[in-house]
Amino acid sequence: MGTAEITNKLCFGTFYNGLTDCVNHLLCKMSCFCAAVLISQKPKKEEAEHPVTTKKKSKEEIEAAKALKIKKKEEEEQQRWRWWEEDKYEDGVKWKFLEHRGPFFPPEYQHLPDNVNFYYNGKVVKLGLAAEEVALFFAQMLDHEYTTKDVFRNNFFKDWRKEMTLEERVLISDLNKCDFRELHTMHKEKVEARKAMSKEEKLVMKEANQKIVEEYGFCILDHHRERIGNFKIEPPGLFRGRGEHPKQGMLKKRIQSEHEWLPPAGHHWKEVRHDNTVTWLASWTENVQGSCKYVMLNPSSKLKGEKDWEKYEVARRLKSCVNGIRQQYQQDIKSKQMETRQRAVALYFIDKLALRAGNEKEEGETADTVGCCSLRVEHITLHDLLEDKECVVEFDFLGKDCIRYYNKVPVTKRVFKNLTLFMKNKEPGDDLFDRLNTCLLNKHLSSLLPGLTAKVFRTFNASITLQEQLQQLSNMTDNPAEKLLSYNRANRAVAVLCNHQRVPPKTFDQSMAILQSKIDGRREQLALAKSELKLAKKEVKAHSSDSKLQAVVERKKKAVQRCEEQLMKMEVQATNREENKQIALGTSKLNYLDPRISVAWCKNMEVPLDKIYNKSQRDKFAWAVDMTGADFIF
DNA sequence: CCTGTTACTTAGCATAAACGTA
DNA sequence: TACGTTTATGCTAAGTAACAGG
Repeated sequence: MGTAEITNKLCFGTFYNGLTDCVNHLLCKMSCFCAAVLISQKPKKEEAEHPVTTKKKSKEEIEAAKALKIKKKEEEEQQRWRWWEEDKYEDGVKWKFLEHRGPFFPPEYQHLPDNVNFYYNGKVVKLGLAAEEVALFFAQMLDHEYTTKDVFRNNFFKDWRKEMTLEERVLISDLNKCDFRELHTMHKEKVEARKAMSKEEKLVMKEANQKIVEEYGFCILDHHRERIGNFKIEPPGLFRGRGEHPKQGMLKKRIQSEHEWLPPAGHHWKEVRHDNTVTWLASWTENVQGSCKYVMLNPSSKLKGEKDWEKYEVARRLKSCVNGIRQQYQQDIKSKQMETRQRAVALYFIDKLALRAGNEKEEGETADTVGCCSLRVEHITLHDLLEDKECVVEFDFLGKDCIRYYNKVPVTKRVFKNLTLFMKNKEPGDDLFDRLNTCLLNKHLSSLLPGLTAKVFRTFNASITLQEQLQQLSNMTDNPAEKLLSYNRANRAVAVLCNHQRVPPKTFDQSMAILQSKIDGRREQLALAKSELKLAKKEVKAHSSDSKLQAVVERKKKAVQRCEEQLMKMEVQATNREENKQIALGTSKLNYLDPRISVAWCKNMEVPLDKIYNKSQRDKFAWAVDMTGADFIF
């Protein structure tokens, strides 16, 4: 113990990676160190163990609870690490001191109960642990459409057979003869049972989870306690990529642990690394795509926040020189160099339409999706004239996550002519920009402005759109509900620009109908209240200046007003929800919109910040909340 | 250059938790 | 208080982009 700069990187790999003496040595240090972390957390655990009183709360108690909440909030605020007020480290250094408990591993698989059976060809087959676990993965998914897809089934079956014993493999040769129904039923029952748990049981579960979070969910980074984002190792399961993924159904293997004797969790690390130029705490290699996965900090952390802040600063730098850049690419479209022309047209799209860069991908390894630089001839159609507009480009392609991008865009004559040229003598499957890739494009961009890459345009255009839309749509004289509607509409304009879509919730129509009927009910109520008010007024006139009747009128007036407000609120809500049907606002809010624009807007419009940002969003954007005044301009 | 690797951000969906209402 | 709906969170896939090394 006491050795200063120890634990930092724990890379754990497959079981077969050998341990060197050196790593072993480091590991010992590690475990001592973890013990220390555990001890330091003990007092908090005791606090959590207070018995829960179920008696009814009196008014005083409710008041006290409220006060406690406020106090807690203040305390939290005081404890917050205001890293944005500190000096930055020298280039590349991400931290000077880091301690953590290592990642949390999922529980080992337990055999099925004896009465739950897998059948092959109508006969009970008792599977070994490995094959049974994978069978259960499939059984759990039986309700999903993709267990009917050939690619999914074939990939699954191939990988499943690899997990079988020789005997099992000889016997089980046809997936269609497999009957997983009992496993599926058991799984469904388990889910139901979990739902039906009593309050007390749920509380016990919750506390157990909190204990894990307390133990594994935090690290100490440069003397501050920071939340870790994904401290849990991904459990094994069947890979389901998005869209028509060629690897769907493949087995995502358990990240291997071994050597039971090794404290604390019985895992050994492939390597323990001390590298303060990176931000991850642990990493492993995933077997389906062969890619690396990382344990990293929560968005509220310094490491993430600082990067985020910097991202928006680069975007603001682009704002100050974007006119020049635009002029230049308009010029470049006329260049004699084909490469330059392609680059200019691609940049025109990226800037105008907020397209993603479009890196090349290995064919057959992932679903077929594209971005700007990887567009193919088949993804666009040129129209000299379409719906009264000249020079229209019709885009139709699958982008990230297989989300369809469909757009009809009028472009300049010059761009249109160039596109015609780029498509000449090409097959539909050929690259539109055959002389261009993201590397080339980004090299050019960084020569225009240090730090400038293709994705900066998306950030810049998203943020500037929000700012302009807020300016246009919102009025100080609006009521709070209208102000929020304006904010959401501005946010929506960005989401549309960035093509952030979602499938409408299954219950959308139903919940819309419910809201509508509530609105209708409230309308009737309002009409009633109004006529009652009229009546009351008449009464007053008849028996002039009776103070009692006067009070009745006042009361009725208030009732009408209240009713109007509520109706208005619901109507706004309905509009907002309808407009949001297929659009996801979260992604742009979290990743593309400079939070300072929203903070400043809230201040100017006198809208409480928590109407715009929930708790975790406020935590993520704490730097912006703290430093932004009403005068901020992106 | 090209190709593979590494590190990091961005993405939508499923599920859990919170909330409002009968 | 229970229930159904709405909102927040967790999960992990899928991108971007820099870099190393041939």
